[in-house]
Amino acid sequence: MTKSFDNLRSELANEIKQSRRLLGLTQEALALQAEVDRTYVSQLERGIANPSILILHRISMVLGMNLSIRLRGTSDQ
Amino acid sequence: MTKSFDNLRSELANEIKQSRRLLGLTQEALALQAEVDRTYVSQLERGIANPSILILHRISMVLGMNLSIRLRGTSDQ
DNA sequence: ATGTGACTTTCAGTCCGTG
DNA sequence: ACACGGACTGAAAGTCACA
Repeated sequence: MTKSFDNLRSELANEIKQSRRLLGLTQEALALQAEVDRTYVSQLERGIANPSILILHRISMVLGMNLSIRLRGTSDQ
Repeated sequence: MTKSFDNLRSELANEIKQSRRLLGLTQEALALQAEVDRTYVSQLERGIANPSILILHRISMVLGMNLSIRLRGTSDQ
């Protein structure tokens, strides 16, 4: 479990939390619409889960976002 | 399993395959270095797997890429 | 309304092989 | 060198009680 992975995971956690709050949704409301458990949303936002891309996709849909997963060259911005 | 998820998955599959080929790596060599199973790399590149972000992170590291997972507003570029 | 631990179930990911 | 399958194991995902 590298440091760069922990960074990735916590950045993702923050993105979810911020997007959710912008919509004025509770974790529970997000969980209900995304069809995941309320406590799993909590785990995601605390950065302690290792989610699959399917779960992330479902959550991003509810948040009105497109999930973008890219491999970027380290020289890129 | 929505269509937009299938698109996401196959785009990711293509990115991995192309990056790997650019480095002249076989699926097996990539699998060995990323510490994932050779048959799972095959599944990833065929877009029939639902990987966790940890696996994607490990693979992107071997490919010399940064894994970027973002929630983007649908109006964004 | 959220965090957390303990628990069960399901599927991601492995390991064996074949053409 | 890769697609594909079957059987297996550990981790992701789902459930619940409580603070």
